[in-house]
Amino acid sequence: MRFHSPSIQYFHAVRRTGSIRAAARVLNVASSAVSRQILKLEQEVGSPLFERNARGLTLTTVGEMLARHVMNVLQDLDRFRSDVASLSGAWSGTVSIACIESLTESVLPDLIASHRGRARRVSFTTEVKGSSDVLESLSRGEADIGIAMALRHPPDLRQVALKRFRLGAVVAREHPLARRKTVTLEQCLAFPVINALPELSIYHLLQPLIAQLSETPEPAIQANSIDLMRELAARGVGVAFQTQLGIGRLSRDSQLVFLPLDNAGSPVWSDLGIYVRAERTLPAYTESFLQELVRELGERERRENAAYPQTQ
Amino acid sequence: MRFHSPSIQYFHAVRRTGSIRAAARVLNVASSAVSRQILKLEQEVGSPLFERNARGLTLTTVGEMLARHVMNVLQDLDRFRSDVASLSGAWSGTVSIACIESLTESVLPDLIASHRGRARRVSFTTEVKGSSDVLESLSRGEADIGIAMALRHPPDLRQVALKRFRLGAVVAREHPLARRKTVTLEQCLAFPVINALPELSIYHLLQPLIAQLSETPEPAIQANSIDLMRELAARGVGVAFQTQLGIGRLSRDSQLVFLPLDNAGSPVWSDLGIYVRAERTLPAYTESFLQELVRELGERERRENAAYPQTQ
DNA sequence: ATAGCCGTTGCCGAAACGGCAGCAACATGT
DNA sequence: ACATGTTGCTGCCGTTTCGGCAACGGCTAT
Repeated sequence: MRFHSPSIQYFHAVRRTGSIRAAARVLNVASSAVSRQILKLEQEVGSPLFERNARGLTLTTVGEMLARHVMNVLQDLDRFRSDVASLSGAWSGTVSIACIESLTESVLPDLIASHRGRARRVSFTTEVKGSSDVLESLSRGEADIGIAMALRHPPDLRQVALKRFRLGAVVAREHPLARRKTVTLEQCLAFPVINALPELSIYHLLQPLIAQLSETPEPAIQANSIDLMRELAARGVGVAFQTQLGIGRLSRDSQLVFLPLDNAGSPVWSDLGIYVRAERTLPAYTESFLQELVRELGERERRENAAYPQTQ
Repeated sequence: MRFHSPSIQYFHAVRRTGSIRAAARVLNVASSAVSRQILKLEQEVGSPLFERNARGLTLTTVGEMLARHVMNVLQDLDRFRSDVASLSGAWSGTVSIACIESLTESVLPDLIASHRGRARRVSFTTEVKGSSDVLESLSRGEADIGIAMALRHPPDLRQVALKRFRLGAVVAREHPLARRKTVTLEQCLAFPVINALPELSIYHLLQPLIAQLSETPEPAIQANSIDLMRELAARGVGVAFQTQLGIGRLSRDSQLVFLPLDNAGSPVWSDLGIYVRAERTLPAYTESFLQELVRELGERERRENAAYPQTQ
């Protein structure tokens, strides 16, 4: 089932590894073979594809164009393979997901477990990273489905869905704020606060609002792990901020309380986007999981908005 | 610049020609070479790609899947080529258009002439056919852009735009109806009528409406050429029906009059769709022309609706 | 039956591919 | 400054693959 020129495969490997010898190791061939294929490719295109640095290869502009084409070819080949396989009833393949941390607590594990219950032959690879890294992984073809904060996305990605969740304060049930239904930022800042570091998107959501306030918040804890922040909040250390997506279980055990944030009377939204490479048709098994993901996030969005109704 | 396996190219040629020997003639190679590549391909996929009939080859289900993949690959290769070429300033390529007859009178020639005035190196191939044939040409990868009546389109096509134009009666300026502003179907059927044959979409637009009427229309002329129907109307032979798109010039010379059709108080719409293959990114020069086409049709739709305002 | 077209198959020369070993260029560590 | 490791590249050569030629059997139309 390998009916594409070695040049294509070799080029792809070199692009990923950034080195001819490394690519040769991955491909189980001699480095000279790889080198020659790249040279031949450059001759046929009529322009160098890589810049030869002392410590490896970097794509030129033309190289990036070819990389895009090769990625389209190989990803579509995957889809073709899965189409043929599904014809003989075998639904197998790997779904590769890149997502931000908010999903790891309940959404993703629930979905994957449920999906694997029905389709045993489909395996998963998930990688948790920052929003911009998620998008980059998708662009580089290292992931099939990406879930990230809905910022501006590059044109080679397609936003499959956009779901908004309320940002809220998370406190232990013994916290003085815990009895309220909603809180304002000012009310939270009267207490010790667990701040997100700039690598987390929560930081970029809250910072502008905090900057608008006259008060300077009292010294607080800063962290770059949503998990850690949640656990700190559960121990009564302070007030953390995140969407309700991440506190499903702890909230059930009644250790944590989620209080939707009110900013001048209107909610603070955290927009979650689901992304896919635009120039690509997904394999059937990936498309199937994607649909479930969109449906599930839509369901959570609906439930949450029903639980905390508001204007706007 | 041919860095894809010969298998791919050969398979594509065989699919298009429907025969190995014919493909070999097109490819300027021996038929044995083509035969062997196909056999190798089938062995690698693990399933026959063609059914060997006495008079040539037909795709199997798996073969159609591979054809889809190969088409994606080759079309994306075209795009890559044009991307590289545009990097060195040379904007050249061929835009292949399949469209229905309504466009040939003014829209398409105007657009192509104007576009070539600005981009000399871009050439055009246009093929006029029925709506369903237009869509099929697109699906088979024989055209880049398709313009057809907006019926249900297959899922492998993407509807880039949908423009609606009023269907109207076309009569010579000496015709008794020519002084009216609008006409009803009943009023038209009182005169000799130039009917469209079922191969034209106008037939399918008008037939249901005519069937609703109690009167049986008087014997009339039937034709399958919009051009012919228009010329007949200009000679006072009868009342023809079409959108205003097709009578730009004659209307300017004041030989023909366009009378928007009223059916029980509401207009009769003719929906025009612009289509491209969904699993494809167009080359820059094709995309550019597509944008102009959409803009121009939108402009005509707007102008027409301004000239003949109505409710709904 | 005959002629014509179809796809397939041996056979063989030509072209492409890959492995091995060695080269110069550069970075790193002592 | 020197040694070491890594990088990409290049002859050389055996292996694999590819393509052209001719021939074969199967089929259709005349």
